Amino acid sequence: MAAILEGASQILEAGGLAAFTTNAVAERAGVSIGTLYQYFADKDALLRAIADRELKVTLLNVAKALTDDREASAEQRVRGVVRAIVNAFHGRQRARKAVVQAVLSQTGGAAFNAPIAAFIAANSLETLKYEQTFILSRALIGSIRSAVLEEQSFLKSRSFEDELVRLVLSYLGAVNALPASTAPG
Amino acid sequence: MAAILEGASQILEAGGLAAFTTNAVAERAGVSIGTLYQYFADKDALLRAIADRELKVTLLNVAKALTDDREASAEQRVRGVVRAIVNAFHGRQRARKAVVQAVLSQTGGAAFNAPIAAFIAANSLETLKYEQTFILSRALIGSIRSAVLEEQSFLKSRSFEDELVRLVLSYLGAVNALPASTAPG
Amino acid sequence: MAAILEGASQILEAGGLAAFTTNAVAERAGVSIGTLYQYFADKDALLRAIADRELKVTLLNVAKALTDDREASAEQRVRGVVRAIVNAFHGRQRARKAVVQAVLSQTGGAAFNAPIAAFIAANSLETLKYEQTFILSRALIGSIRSAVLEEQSFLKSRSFEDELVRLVLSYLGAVNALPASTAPG
Amino acid sequence: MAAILEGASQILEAGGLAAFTTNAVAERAGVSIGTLYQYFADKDALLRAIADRELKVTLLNVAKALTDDREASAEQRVRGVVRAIVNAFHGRQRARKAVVQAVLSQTGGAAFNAPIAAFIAANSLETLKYEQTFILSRALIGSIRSAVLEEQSFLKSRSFEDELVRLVLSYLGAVNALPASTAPG
DNA sequence: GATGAATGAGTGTTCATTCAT
DNA sequence: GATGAATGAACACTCATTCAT
Repeated sequence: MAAILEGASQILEAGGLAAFTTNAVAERAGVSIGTLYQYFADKDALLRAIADRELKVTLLNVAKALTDDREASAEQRVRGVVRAIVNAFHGRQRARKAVVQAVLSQTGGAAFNAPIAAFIAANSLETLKYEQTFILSRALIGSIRSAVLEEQSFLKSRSFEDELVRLVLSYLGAVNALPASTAPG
Repeated sequence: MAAILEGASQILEAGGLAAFTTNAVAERAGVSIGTLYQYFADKDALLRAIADRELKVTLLNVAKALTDDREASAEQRVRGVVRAIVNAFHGRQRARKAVVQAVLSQTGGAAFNAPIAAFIAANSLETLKYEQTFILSRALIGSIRSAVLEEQSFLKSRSFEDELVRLVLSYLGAVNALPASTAPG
Repeated sequence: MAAILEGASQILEAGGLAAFTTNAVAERAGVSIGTLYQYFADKDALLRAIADRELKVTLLNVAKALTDDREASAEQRVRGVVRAIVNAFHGRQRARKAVVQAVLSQTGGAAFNAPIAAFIAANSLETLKYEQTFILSRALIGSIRSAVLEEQSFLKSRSFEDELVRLVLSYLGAVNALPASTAPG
Repeated sequence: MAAILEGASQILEAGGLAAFTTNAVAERAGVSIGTLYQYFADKDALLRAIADRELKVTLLNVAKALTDDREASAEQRVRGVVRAIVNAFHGRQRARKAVVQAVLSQTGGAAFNAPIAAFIAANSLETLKYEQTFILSRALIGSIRSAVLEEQSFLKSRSFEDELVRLVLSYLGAVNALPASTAPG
């Protein structure tokens, strides 16, 4: 099963979604197509498994960023979260791109975004409204995701990280200063 | 040609990307498959045509929001931009979703995001660094796009709009207060 | 009509049988597809017209070779025939190849071979049996045709011509020496 | 795989090249279209496989004719070669015709002629120039091929065979008497 | 549990031909 | 006579999935 997931990731990384056929994955993984279907109900399940695996790792890293250093400043902790998300997928950017596209096609992406949003909400210093958590998480993830999908070279640069941190902190600051619906009035 | 585009949009709205076959579109449009291929080189070209059409309309509306009322406050103008993007695709949300997914698959989304980012950059009050324009546009579009893809009911609500405006304004304010790389530190 | 035939020949020369579509021919000829169909019943008719045109020219040249110089030796006359056939199609070898392939597909080639065989029979010095005329003409034409289809560089060389002449003369000599069925016994 | 080849041959024999569609072949062979594609990369590969199979058999028979009887006369051996080629394709003349046409279209026929030419060259009593081997093989094969394509009734007659033998022997005799380029002078 | 040959519904696309203008 | 937009039958080919061994 691990071999299948690994094969799938390799295929994805090498040839993108177009090359991602169940037969190709099975061959790369060194198992028969029948065996693949013994572990994964269908092609989508395989894709979901890859996504889940990566999501879990990322979530773990996000959690670590939020809890690791109890004395860290808010900015330090936001920076940790940003870094965890940016570095997801261990640098397999093409595989990441493919998985993102596929998951977006299947579920609309909620499966991918919601856990991170929930995480942020649960660990946030302030109490945020639902829309606020939504926007905060999607703005952050969306920016990073765009950089991945568009294959931007600055994805892992310090200045990109800085701006992402600024985005989060400024929004949190604004929400704090003028809570919720009264906000832009 | 208009009939084909309209048929394509209807198919997309009714059955999503899965139902979007060239034969289905032709039938829905009331033309033969041959006629469809006289106007569109291939399936992707058809999809791109839909995307282009909507993008043009949206860009036009964004432009209007930025130039219409010369005496409007910054907040008023940002609100206009937000509204233009939220209301793109005339409410055909499923078609919008499908088109977004398809364009994301083909081009990585740059074709969709870049024009809006360029627009924002060109019409921004302040001078922004490249990464800043990138993040500002992708954070905004990404949040809206997520709401579309996840079929969030609050997409067109006032409070969602308020928060999006807040996101943009607070980031612009922060950039202004502490320009570029010195920023979060 | 001449324009259409010329356009057709150009298409054939440039892209072979694969590029030879009625629409492509019409466009190259500078007429509408409708006009093309006013002159040629269908695609095959167009192809046949090209073949006929070239066949007529070739036959004319063969005739000239046989009648031109009343005092020429048998070898001289055979050489003239060989040359006329080798030089058919005015050097448009790709068009020739395509036409040969197409005619072969349609009629089995009889339309192409029979007239030349008849010519040879009618103008032969000796009286040949049907099979003998058949073999003499097909051996000659077949050898040249193979050189065309296989795009042999020696097609127009002197030594190839020499050997073709030898082939014809030696066969005629053998037939003369030992007529018909008693032959190889 | 044997079933597919057999089905393909039957389709070819029954309806010629026009009826030769991959779906028709699969159906006739009693397998699914998917299975067909598991064994043959594409339509052309299937055609090539048929051609190869027949070519191999024919070559084997030619070889036998040349080596079988060490004491046979030159004429006896030539007759054996002629007979092997005439009888190729086990009497499925329409299939043979279709295959010839198809192979001619694809490769220009070299794939079909060259092996036989090579065989003749390698087993010839005399040493022949390249053009001479070319002409000898193409004249022979071309005559037979024409008889096949034009569906001549005398294809398998004794008198046709006699004349083919005569063609080969007289040419070989002429080459022997006056080698190469000096020949027809 | 593993295999992999077999399946077949489904897709995008081509191009000869027609006919109303 | 000329036009060219429209037609649609036909085709090659893919790939997720099954199931007998």
